[in-house]
Amino acid sequence: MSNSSPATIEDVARIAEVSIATVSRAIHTPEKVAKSTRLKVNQAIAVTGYTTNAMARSLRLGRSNMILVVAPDIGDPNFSNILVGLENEARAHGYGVLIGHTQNDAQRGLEYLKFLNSSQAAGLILFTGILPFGHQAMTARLPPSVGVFEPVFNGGIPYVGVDDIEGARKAVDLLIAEGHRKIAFVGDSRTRLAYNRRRMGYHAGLDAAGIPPGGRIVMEGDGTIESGRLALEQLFVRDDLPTAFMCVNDQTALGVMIGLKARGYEIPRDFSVTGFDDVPQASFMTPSLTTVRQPRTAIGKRAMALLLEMLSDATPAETEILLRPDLVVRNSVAAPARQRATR
Amino acid sequence: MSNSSPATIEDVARIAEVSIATVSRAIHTPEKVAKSTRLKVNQAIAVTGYTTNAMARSLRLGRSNMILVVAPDIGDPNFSNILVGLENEARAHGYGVLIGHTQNDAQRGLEYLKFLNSSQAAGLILFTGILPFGHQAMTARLPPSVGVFEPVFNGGIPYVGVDDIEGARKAVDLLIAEGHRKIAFVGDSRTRLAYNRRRMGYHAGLDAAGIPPGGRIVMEGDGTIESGRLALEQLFVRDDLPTAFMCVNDQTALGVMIGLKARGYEIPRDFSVTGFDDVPQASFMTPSLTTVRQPRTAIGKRAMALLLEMLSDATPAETEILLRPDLVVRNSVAAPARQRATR
DNA sequence: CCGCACGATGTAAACCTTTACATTCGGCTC
DNA sequence: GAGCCGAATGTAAAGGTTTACATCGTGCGG
Repeated sequence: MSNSSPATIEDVARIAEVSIATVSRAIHTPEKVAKSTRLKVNQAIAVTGYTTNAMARSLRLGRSNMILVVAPDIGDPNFSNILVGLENEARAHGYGVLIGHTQNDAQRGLEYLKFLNSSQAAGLILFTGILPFGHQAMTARLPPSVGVFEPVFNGGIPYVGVDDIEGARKAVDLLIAEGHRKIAFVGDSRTRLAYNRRRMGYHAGLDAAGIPPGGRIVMEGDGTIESGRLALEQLFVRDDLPTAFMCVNDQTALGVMIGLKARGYEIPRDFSVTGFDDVPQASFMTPSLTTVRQPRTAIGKRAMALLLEMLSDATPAETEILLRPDLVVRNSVAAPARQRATR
Repeated sequence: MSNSSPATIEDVARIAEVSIATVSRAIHTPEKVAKSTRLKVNQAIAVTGYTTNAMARSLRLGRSNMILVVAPDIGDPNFSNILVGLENEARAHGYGVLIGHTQNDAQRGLEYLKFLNSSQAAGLILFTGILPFGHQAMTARLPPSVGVFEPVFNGGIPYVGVDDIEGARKAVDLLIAEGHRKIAFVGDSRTRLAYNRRRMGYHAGLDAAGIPPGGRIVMEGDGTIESGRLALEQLFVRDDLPTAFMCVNDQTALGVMIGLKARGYEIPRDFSVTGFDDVPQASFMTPSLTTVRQPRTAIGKRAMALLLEMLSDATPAETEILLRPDLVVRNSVAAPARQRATR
């Protein structure tokens, strides 16, 4: 019954006593084959346990029904929920999802490009702001692609993200409403566009509140826990400290909170902190983190929907889709203390 | 130069003025082609930007050079480091890695099985204790496979994990050495073998210290934060509380700590807590968590090495590989308080 | 100088599909 | 009853490789 090698369409044809063409038609365009024949074929399929060889099919068709998702860091807490959105949407349209992990390694990116070149995937979802593949020439024949979070540098690739400016604005507005006037922004970055946008939201909020540019504190950072802690250390050599830290993401906020606690301060009594992303851990930090939620599942769903649309039309309807982020108020923000405890 | 469709071996052959067979040989068995010819071919390859169509190749060969990694939950903090180990080892041997995400959904597992059946992957790494695919018949023609963390139920599949018993033993021994006598184990589970083993280590440690079975407290749990919190709540209706919580994993420990803090207790002054896994967040919890480290990268490396060995020999040398876990001492354990603060 | 062996290369089949085109056959129109 | 049409099915090519086998030519031994 179950041979060592899987059943082919020919095995099915032999058992059903029809030609292989008929079997293929019975599977893909059942309305073109007589009902009685269809029945015979289906029985033969059941008997043999036949599943079509996707590789041969894709080779013939020149396209597959797999979507490749390339991410630099699978461990990113932002990743998994997006992935769920991507997968569900893909499945609903008969596509499967495979994940490629580049670890920010160009060589590895190139491997996935080969994979794509072999038309083993019909489309590409990119989690990285830059094309992971160096070769410009090869880039030319990329399949339909969609970026997530950030626009893909240098390719005419549409993307789905969140309105970072609006999200940051919501965070800073909350801090201002609580009475903060001296607010530091932690995590400025030249390379990551999303971070840049969040900084823009920060400035916009302060402008709207009439807080002069002079007193603003912007610290660099790459979004890691360590960068948050480091930024904090540098701030503490200043003479005038902020009363609140608006962090570019939750990891940075965690770093800041760890540093603050290490110095013996209590949050939010002594300092307020906000994050961005609402990663799963945010609600389990102490204190739980007030942050801006990315609608991750929705982003994934939208990105995949866009890609599938491109796969059928080849005309990307939109080139940029920004979803609305929401503020999640927890316990890391309070009104500023009257007087600051000195170090 | 860069046509819309990728260059084929025929294009290369035409430019190099040789046959396609020679091109193929120049690539895969260079020693069989004259040096001068090899040169011409290489130049032609460079000109055309040719990369072999992996799909056609695999179709012909009946095997691919991709390894499929199937995990129920990509978001599991244990996953990403393992993956790095897997990937690095695979790359070193010319294999690529693709990740399949089942979300514990049998249907999805079946899709990946089809993928395997089309010999789109040469081997399989399974992160789940049960075969994700229902059909027994299909299971018969699984490619060489290796499990990670837990033995795969019901298949003769070798696996690589950690010595859970020894790891748990190290944790409980530490607690005993600190003077604890009343130690609760949180996270017993019938379905997860690894958890069972950790409970066995717990008992072994108490036995060795001569602590009678009567006083042991074993709470059920599925390893989630919520299950830890829940177990704690149930414990607090008892009259004699433990002085330490030995948790089946770090998530559970986090849940316990959150619950303890919510009740106004301080860790480790009032209660000690240990975890298992040493997930990245463990060092950032407050207090930082004393836990048992899984050598994740090593596990991944070992699992892939075993799989590659099977791919060449087809005889799995070992059927079970257990690595040694280490205790990581941080700040969540201290000697038990003389007298417990009442609620 | 003939024959042989061997190294280098070419030819063609095979892997498993899909699908354009060809064929067959029954039923309908006139 | 002849011709035609359309439905159902079959035949065969194509997609890009790899490789067994065939071919070619060169160098060497006798």
